[in-house]
Amino acid sequence: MTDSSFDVRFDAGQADSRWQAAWEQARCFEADSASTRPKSYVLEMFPYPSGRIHIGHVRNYTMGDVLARYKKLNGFEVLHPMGWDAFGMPAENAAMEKGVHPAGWTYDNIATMKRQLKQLGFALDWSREIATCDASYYGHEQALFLNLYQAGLVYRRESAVNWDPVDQTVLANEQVVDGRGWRSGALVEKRKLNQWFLKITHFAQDLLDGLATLDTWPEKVRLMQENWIGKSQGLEFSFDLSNGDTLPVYTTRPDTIFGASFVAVAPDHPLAQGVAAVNCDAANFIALCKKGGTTAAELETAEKLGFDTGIGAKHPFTGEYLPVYIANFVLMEYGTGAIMAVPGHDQRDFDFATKYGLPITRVIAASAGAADAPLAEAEAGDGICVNSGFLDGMSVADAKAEVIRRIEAEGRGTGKTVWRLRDWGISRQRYWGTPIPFIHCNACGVVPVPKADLPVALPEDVDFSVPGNPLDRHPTWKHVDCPQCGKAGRRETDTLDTFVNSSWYFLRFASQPADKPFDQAEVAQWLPVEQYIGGIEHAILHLLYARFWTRALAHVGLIEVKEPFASLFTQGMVTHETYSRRDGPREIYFSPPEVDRSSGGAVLREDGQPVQIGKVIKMSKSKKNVVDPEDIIADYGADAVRWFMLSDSPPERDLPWSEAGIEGCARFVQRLWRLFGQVGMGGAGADAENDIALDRKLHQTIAAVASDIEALSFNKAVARIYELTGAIEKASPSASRSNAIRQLIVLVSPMMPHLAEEAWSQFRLGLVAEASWPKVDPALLVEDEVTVAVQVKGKLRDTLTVAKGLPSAELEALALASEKVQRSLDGAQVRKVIVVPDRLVNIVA
RNA sequence: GCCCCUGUGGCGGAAUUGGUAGACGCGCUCGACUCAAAAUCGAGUUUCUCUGAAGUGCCGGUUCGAGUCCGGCCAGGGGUACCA
Repeated sequence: MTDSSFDVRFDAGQADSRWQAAWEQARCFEADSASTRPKSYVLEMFPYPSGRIHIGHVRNYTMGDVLARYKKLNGFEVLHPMGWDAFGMPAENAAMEKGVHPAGWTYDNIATMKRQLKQLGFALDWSREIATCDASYYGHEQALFLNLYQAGLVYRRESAVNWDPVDQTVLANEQVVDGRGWRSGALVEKRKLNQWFLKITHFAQDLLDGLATLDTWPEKVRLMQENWIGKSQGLEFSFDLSNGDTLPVYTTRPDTIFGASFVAVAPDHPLAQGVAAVNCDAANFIALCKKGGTTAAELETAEKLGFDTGIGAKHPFTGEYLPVYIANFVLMEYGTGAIMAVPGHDQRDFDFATKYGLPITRVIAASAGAADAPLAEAEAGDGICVNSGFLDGMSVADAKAEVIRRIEAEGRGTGKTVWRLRDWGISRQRYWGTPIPFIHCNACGVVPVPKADLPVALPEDVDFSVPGNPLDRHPTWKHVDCPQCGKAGRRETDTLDTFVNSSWYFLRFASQPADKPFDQAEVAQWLPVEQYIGGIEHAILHLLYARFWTRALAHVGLIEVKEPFASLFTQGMVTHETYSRRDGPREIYFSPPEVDRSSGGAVLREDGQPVQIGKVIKMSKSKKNVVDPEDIIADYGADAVRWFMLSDSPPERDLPWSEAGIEGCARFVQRLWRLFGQVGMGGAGADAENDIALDRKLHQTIAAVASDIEALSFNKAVARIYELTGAIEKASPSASRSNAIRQLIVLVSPMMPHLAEEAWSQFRLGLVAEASWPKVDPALLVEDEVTVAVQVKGKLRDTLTVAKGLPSAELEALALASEKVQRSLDGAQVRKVIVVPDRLVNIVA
């Protein structure tokens, strides 16, 4: 391009790659830790390398990119890195299905996705790229894990997994479909294995308290985490049993104790095990409870089943004996694994009592008079105590305190805090993950691998032709000598949950020495992440684990920060309908390009036969309802795709993908291009005039776009830019107009960086990526006239254009003088006039 | 089951946080330009029984005034600890 001749059309095909090369050559997105400029760490959740990027990635990274570029324009030293959450199940599935090695499959995917991300022109610091499946990453993770072990935050215990009895393998929850293994079709059962755990519960209170400091996190995420942590104040007390033993139970509703009609223990409770040892019906019942998977949803929605042990539990106040059941809906992990059941005020207990014909008593009512109101379902709400002896008439809160006081006075139990949060089970019986760095020795027990021997690397020669853990089957890998006694031992063959990988990657981005996980001082410079952006689906697990891991590292003295993400933004998901066919027990999914939707229905292109159109849900690899952005970039250019991602839908809300709209964005790119070519029109001569209205519009837009970007309200920023563009186009040539065009180039540069560079290059001022955000003149932000609404009885009848700041009395007089108002009043008596200065007048008649 | 969120024209959405509902964009309709098409430009576009009235998922409430606040529903989505 020459100085004066803009081509008629912007050619994204050649401009995109040219500017991408220019940025790379200038290394302008490589973060300099030594810089004296204020630092800004902008991070988007790193992707799983599933094969190709999808629109959800494009949306996520475009948002972060706009913010990162905007921050740079505002003088910040920006860290905006990218990497790969590269361990996980899909690589092993690919190995089983296609016979490819997980490593090869993963690194191929990374190469493809990196190439695709580069096509979008993201301002990323690729010099800090990480792949978690690389031993140079997971070796450091093993070292961190050993630090936590030494601090007592790691332990082993038994825990249940989904067991496929045919394939003889552990299944992920996702691999259990309708209670059956997805490959074998066998009914899944629970099986206990010895597994590794992290003591996240040690930080339960701190994780809860920390939420209060995260005031720029979405309220909904804080609420979800708070509920997940689930602190509850309640009472732990013991029942005396008819067999002479005592049974500790935990309840959050001691106020309802007079409504208890039975006691229930978990199937794996010692009492249940004891009964089963002498009663084969009980043993059979417990075996029955082993059927089915381990998910909370499955446990909660399963039919409530119980087994009457014949044991009685003596009510501490009434002295009455309540039957003790073994029940499938009681969880050993929560409280004491035993409950007092109050059917009137807990729905699970209600369902159970109804099924087994147990009494259902109301003990909480709206008023004393409603003590005998029938219960159609459990009522969990507030009220006062009824049918409850000495508690009658008390509020729920008072009754809780009173019961706790009496039980404590009698020495039967204590008020106690329990948490819903459970320790983090991190063992996976899989190959493609971080090996847990321990060695089992018959003499020494479980021995940590010495740090000098890290990383414990995965063996490359593994066999995926049969189900199960290839590490465990490997002929030599696990056979090593004990580091303590030197005798033959064997390696731990479990690998770490992939959520561990994503619990500290943001630290490694900030600092990546070869000999240790990170440098403490360098981490302190960049952390916390100023703005973290990712999908709402990570609201609980990933974000809670990362918060925990950061605390744990602070606990062992490796870092100073406690909260890794100062500000969080959860983008909505990109959604699309699904296409599938049923094949026996499993659903076969098809991707949108495989399906022809032109006829209104949906047929598979391959065979012309119909496929089922499913719900509009989040795009996911497993459902194949994904769209490939690369084709769209090829057709319309990166800037049109980026613009489309930012337009219309508010970023926190779901974005239903449709091809309609992208063409409009491509047209807008060309419209801007034509406008940018007019920068020299009318602005140079001595007779050039100012256009105060356009100046105002420009400065209002600069201010609004800045605050919209800072609030991540990109759709609003986009609308502002459309308005300014329209206003400039309509304006006559003037110095103001030329200036506005020039500033507009900078305004759109975070969103459409290639187009902006191409247009900016006519000024020979270097890269627009390294320019400055325009300054706002506050005097130009204020309008001198306002439009005021005039209502009669709350209904709009007229509008008035008046000077800003007009006194209320004058505004009222003007409104009453309005012909439309008088017609609408029709002679009625004016009773009241409400005046909101500069906004509205409401006349009440 | 439980926790959380969302619901506004044909479509995506905006609404100064209780003050003119539908900004801006897409789509569509009509017009200009053109031999023609594309592109571009201009006008229009919530609905109806249309001098008016109704209208922000449904039912009710608070208020001079409710998309916004409160109560109760309905529908869709996310999470539910081994999908990431």
